[in-house]
Amino acid sequence: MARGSETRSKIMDVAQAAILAKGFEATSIEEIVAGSEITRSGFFYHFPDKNALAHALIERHIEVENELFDDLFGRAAALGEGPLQTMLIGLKLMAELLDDMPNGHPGCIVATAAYQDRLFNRDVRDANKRAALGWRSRFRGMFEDIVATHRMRDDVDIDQLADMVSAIIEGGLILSRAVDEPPVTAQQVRLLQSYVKLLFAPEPGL
Amino acid sequence: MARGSETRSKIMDVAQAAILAKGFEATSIEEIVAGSEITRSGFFYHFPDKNALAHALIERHIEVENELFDDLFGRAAALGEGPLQTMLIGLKLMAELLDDMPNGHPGCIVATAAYQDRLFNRDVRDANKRAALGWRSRFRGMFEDIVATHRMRDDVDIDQLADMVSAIIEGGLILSRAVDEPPVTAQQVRLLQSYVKLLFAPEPGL
DNA sequence: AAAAAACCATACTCGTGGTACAGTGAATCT
DNA sequence: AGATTCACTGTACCACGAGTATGGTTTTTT
Repeated sequence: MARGSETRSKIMDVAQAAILAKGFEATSIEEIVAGSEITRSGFFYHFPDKNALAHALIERHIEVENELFDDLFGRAAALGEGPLQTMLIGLKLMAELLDDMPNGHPGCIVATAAYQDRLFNRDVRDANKRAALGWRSRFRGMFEDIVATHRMRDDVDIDQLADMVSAIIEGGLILSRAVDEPPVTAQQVRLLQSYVKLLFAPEPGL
Repeated sequence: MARGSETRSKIMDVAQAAILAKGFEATSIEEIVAGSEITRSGFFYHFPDKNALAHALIERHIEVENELFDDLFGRAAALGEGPLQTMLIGLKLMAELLDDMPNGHPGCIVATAAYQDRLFNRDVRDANKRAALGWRSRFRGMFEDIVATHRMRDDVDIDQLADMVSAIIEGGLILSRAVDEPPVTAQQVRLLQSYVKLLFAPEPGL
């Protein structure tokens, strides 16, 4: 990695950790600078303002999370047969992954941005929107495969079902933070898995 | 209402509207003051600092929401017979209530606080926690009544199921804001209703 | 009438975001 | 080898918002 992008990503690492722990506004540039071993001037060389930093973080977050989901559901597809099995195993793996973070999931930058609308400029909000729509399209694709081969026990919209994955994760993270119980997020994902199972599984007894 | 508490609640009204629209940090005291027809000094007379304002807002929010839920599920209990019917109708009413807010639900202050941990002091975080635990106990009570009379088609934890109501609402609000589609929250609540139905309803065909 | 409550006015400190700009060492290009 | 660009450092400065201090004024209450 070239010298420039090395410090740039170091700034982003430090900033991300701080922001997820304390929130965007509560994290000062001074603090980021101190943890990144650069100067204020150095920070503003890489990012014209704090908004640009937020934008870069969200953009990177989308990529990382996409790779993570690709890997996770790739493994799930290899383990089970058929789209329903893939979905159920994928959600199970996701829950396990959330379990393996004893201090709770680091949290989602997208959610931070969602509740601070006017604090961020259009670029950031657009990136945020793209992230959410990306997840919708990913999970919709998976649910489409499921409905093609399985009968739904209740007539629900596929887009909405796809959104439910994101909603459960985001809501779980918030609740987990609010009550200070890290396992909550994984539990919620398992409940979603239960719903998908009941909605599509052929045998009512299982 | 006495003169003092009148202006106090006016400050809170103005602040709440602004905070839900733009976020806590993005809302300046100057702005609140201007909208409340008082001076800066007047503000600091009622609230020692911004944190105290946040605390008061959350405290009030808990009360209002509790009354709203009381009313909503009270009506639901009157409409249907049995705890399951009450829950299903209650969730339906909740979805309709969210539908009736064309510009999207004002949003939840609790969520704002959850992602800004260090920005708020212990009082605010504790109040936030109490709110979430309050919802859990409310819905757990309802689900306990259901499991007492209905068989569960999947073995899930009642506490977690109770949490799911909050998680779906909070997650729905975030998603709704992220993609800028107000109906999303209500849709998610309807999906939760579908889950509860599948989980407890005796006839698989309905 | 006295006292307390509910304010107003002014002035100041401090932290933070952001700008401006001059300078420097290392790497890269020609 | 010399010029240029990249990736910074250092200093100085401005604006704005939170919060403090303090003294004065009006309104209510007792």
